[in-house]
Amino acid sequence: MRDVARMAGVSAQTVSRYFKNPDLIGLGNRERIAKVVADTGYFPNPAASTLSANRTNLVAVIVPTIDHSIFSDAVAGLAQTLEARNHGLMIATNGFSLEKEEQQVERFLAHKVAGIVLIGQHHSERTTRLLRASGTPTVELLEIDNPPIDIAIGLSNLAAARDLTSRLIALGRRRIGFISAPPEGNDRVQRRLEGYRAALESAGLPFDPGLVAGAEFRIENGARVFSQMHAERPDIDAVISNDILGLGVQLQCARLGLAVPEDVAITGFDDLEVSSILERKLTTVKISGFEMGTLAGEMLLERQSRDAIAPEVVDLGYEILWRDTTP
Amino acid sequence: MRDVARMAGVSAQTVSRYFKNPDLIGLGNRERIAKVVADTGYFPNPAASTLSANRTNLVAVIVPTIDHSIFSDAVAGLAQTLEARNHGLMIATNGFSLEKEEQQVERFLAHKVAGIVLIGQHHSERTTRLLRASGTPTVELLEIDNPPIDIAIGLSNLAAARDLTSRLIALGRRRIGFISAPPEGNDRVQRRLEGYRAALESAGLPFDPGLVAGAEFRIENGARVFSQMHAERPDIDAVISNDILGLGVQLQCARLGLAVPEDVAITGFDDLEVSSILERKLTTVKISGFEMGTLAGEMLLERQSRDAIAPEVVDLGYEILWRDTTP
DNA sequence: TTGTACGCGTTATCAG
DNA sequence: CTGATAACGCGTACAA
Repeated sequence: MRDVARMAGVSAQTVSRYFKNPDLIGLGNRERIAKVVADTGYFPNPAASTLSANRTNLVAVIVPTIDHSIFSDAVAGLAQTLEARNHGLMIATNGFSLEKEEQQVERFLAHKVAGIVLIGQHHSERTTRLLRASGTPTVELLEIDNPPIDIAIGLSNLAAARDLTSRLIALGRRRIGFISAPPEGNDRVQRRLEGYRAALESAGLPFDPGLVAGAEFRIENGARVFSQMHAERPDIDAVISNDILGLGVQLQCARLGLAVPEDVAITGFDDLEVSSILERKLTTVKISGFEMGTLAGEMLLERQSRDAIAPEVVDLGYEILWRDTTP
Repeated sequence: MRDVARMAGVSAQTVSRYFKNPDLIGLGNRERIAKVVADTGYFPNPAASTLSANRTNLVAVIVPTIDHSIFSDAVAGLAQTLEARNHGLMIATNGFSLEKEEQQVERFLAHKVAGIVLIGQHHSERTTRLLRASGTPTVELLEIDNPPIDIAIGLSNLAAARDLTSRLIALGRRRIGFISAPPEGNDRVQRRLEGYRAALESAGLPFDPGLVAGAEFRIENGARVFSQMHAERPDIDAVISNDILGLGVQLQCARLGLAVPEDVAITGFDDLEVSSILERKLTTVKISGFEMGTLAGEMLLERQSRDAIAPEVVDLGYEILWRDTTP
């Protein structure tokens, strides 16, 4: 930078201003600097800038894994927004471990990131404390039922699942299964399970643990788990699931000769494109990871620093798409 | 760091060594420093470290988009490997634009990243030059036919497509369509198209542009594009595609009353789980983004600096899974 | 095994 | 609108 300054006949400080706030310097100097920069290919050193200014234009996102499309959609929305605003994105995966999440948050805070995006609202106590103390703008994505660390964007998974379950009950279903991702380290699933139980209770129906199962996000797992569940609870007449596992349930029903939705109703979650590939399209709860990610980016950058700013919650809601796997 | 040093009764340099190379300092000091670090929650400032040492433990990856599972798989493999080795990951998306890629490479080089992963081997001349000049370890993923900038990991898309096309010809198909992602900014598709043409030529079959089409990665696009193609070329008897578009083709065949594979054979690419969801499972070319990403991370970190190290090419190959949509 | 001196490339601050 | 000066927090090189 010093060299560029010398060549342009100005001080280093003016070159610095040229990059940070070009409008603040005289037109003549601006053009002179622009020429030298173009000639030399000079680019400011971000590390020096960070060290001196104590901030970066990097945002961090921590997801359980990026091979679930709901997460990669969110990251895609985030990346797009940040790039448009000249910010970079760092990413880390924690495999649903709160402990790893804590370490990653610590690392990112050390990097002086401009913002952090987490999935869900279940974090270690220390994670929450570090984030609060740092004042770093923070978004919790995909669940909003708890008081946020800073900003929460998403939906009430509890409300969505309760709503869905109640409607299945209203449609006459009495033995409703719940097949989802494993609830460990996944508060979205835990909230949905609570909503499911709440709806059963409201209707005076018993909660049967034999009708609840968790499995990794693969179509075949949905088939396998349902197969087992159906063997032990042949009277099962509905399954609440997600789009991937739900597809497996649907395939398994076909293999078992069960009519969908007459014998077994099935509902998914996410509204992935594959949920409408089979002849009978899956009824599902539609949410948009991309939209959440986009909004997260916007709110993060808008919130320069959190001093004395009140927490915010954005409920993006959900929509139940009634299609062919429910009566 | 100075404070920690004072509290532990050592010099700052010893604290620095404690973090970089703990084995180099005495056991007594090590324990004393560990205690102070635990008490204070001290964490070294990465910006200062980068500024001083002129390197980081950050790797950058630039993908066209992360909502294709082949890319998110690769990123997942990369992230996992890097995390295990205590490195961070920065990510950027370029939407198949070489110009954006160039800017992103420039930004990442300024950040002194320890390595860069790009998709494909088609880059702007300046991108290549910057990368070569910087000496930053670089991986080009998913295509290996060209001389690499540094390291190339993946497969020969040309060979895979030529192989596949030849076999369809051997199976008696003569009017073979090619439906893929748009070739603009996508050298993998361009190479596959070349392989397809080469196979036709070898067999003495004419190349018909009316049998070639590109569309975005959505199931319904596959259906739409095939529908059009079939209307204009009713004698089409096979389609080479990818798993997502291929599923659409398959669905559209059902709607049009065409028998698969008797009337129309279909092949995909990628081996996604959804490709085997329909009654007739898609014949497909299996490749593993996750494996490529993992290997990229390993090779990148192994290659400390590129001074005078020869370029490397790793051919991970491909496997054709002959299933139900080919005779 | 440990310590000292110096510089890495910027920005904040204040003066002009 | 512009410039001088002093940090920012660490690692390198060398010495002990």
